[in-house]
Amino acid sequence: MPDSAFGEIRDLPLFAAMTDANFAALVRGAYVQTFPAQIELIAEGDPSDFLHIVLSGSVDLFASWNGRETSLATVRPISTFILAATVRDAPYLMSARTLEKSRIALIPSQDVRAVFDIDANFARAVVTELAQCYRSVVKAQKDLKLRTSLERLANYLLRQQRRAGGAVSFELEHEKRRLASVLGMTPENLSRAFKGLQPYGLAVDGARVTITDQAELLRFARPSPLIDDAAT
Amino acid sequence: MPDSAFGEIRDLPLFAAMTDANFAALVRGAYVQTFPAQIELIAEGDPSDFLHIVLSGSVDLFASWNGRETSLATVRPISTFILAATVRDAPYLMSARTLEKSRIALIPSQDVRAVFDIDANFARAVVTELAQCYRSVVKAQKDLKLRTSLERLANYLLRQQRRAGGAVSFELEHEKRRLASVLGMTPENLSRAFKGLQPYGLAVDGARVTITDQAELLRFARPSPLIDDAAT
DNA sequence: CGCAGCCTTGACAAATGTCAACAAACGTGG
DNA sequence: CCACGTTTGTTGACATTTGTCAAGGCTGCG
Repeated sequence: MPDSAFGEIRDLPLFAAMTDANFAALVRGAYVQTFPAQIELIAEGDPSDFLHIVLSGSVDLFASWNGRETSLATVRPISTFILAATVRDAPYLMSARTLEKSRIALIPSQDVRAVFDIDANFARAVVTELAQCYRSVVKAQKDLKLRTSLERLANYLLRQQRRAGGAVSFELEHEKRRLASVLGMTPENLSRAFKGLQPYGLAVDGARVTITDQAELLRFARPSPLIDDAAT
Repeated sequence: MPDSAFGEIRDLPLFAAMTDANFAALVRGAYVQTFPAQIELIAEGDPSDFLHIVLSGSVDLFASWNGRETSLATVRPISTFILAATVRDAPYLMSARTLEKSRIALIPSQDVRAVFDIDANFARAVVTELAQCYRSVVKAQKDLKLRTSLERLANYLLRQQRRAGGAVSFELEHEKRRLASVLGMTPENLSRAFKGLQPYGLAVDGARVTITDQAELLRFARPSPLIDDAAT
C-alpha cells in the first residue's frame, strides 16, 4: 500500500496527533479504492467492518424504512463517516452511496478500535470528532422540528451562500431531488418552496440561486448560530 | 464534599475505568444539588460550565427558535447530559429543565477536559458514551423523517411497553403535552393519534395504555432495530 | 432522433396545525 | 375538606401545510 495514498489523511485532525507507529498500524490493513457514481458502499444494518474516509468525490448517507427513504447527510472530502458504529462495533444506522466518482479509504474497524485502545491521542481526537458529529445531528433535529419547510430551505440557502464565500449568486451543490430529501420534503414541495421564497428576495434559475434581497431573506429565515453555524 | 454523594456515579460506565486519583480530581470541584420541579438548569447558547449528571428525578432537554419550542430528549438517572458541549468547550445546543424534584451532580467542565487529557481510560469511556448519544439522535432523526406521527406514536408505545417489562398495560411516563413535543406534533394531534390507533389494538384511559392486540399494533408500527432498539 | 431521468406544474387528497370551547385533574389556600 | 383557579387533555371546525398523482417540458446521452 503506497504511503502516498495515506498522506492526505495523515493530517486530518483525527489522525494528526497520533504517533507514526500507530498510524502505520492503522493503515497497514487499509486500502484506497475508487468507486463510480451511485455505488452503494454500505447498507444500514451491516456490521461495521471499515471506517470510511472520503478522499475525493462525495457520499450520500441515507436511511430507509418501510419503503420510504431519506437522505441524512452528505460527506465531502476529507472526512470520515460511520465513526460511531466503528467505535461501538455496532451495525451501521445509515446506508452510504457515492454521488459521483469517489476515492474512498477503508480502514478495518478492528484496527481502529485496537489503536484507539493504545493511543490516547487518537482516542481524544475521536472524542472531538464524535462530539462534532453529535452536535451536527442535534442541529439538524432542531432544524427539522422547529422550522417549516420554507424556513428550512431559506436557512439552507443562506448557509450555502456562506460556503460559497458570500456571493450573491451561487450554484446548488445538490441535485434538487436529493436536496428535498435532505430538507425533509418531497421534490414537488421543494419546487414550490423555491417559488414561495421569491417574495423574500430569492431568484432561481435551474441550479443557480441568486439572493436578490439579502436583508429580506434574512428577516424571513432568522438563522440562529445554534442551528446554522457549522463550527459551534 | 461527602464521598457518599459521588459513590453512585463512581460506577457509571463513564467513570468506572478511571483511577481513584483522577476521579477525585474530577469531583474535587463538583457538587450535588437538589432542584425543585420546573427549574431551568441551563439555557441553550450558554457556555458549558458544568457537566451535569442526573442522580434522581428527570430532566427535559429542549430547544427553542423563533417562539417555538420542542423537547428533544428526557434524561433519567443515572445519566449525564451535555457531554458533547463540555468536551468541545462549546455553547449548549439545548436547554434543560427539571421535570420533577431532582438531584443533579455538577462537575466543572474544565475539570472534565483536564482529566480527559490525562486519563486515557476516561477518554475512551467518553468516546463510548458520545457514540451512544450520537446514534440515539440519528435514530430519532430517522424516526422523524421516515414515519408519520401515527407511526411514531405506535412505535413509541411499543418501546415503552418493552421498558415496562412487556406488560400489556402500562402507564405513560411523560405528560402528554410533552410527549407530543418529543414526537414532533401538537397536543391536539396526539389526542387524535391515540384515537387513530384504536383500530390497531390500542386502548387509552388517561395515562394508562393497554395494548389489546399486540400483533395488530406491531403490524401497523413495523418497528425496526435500527430505529427503535436502545442498545444497538 | 428517441429515450430516460429530472424538474415543474396543476389538481386533488391527506396530514398536521390553529383556534376556540369545555371538561377533567391538580394544587393551593381558606 | 372544600372552593377556587390553573393547567392539562379533549373535541370540533377550520386553515394551512405537505404529500400524491398525473402530465408535460427540458436536458443529456446513446
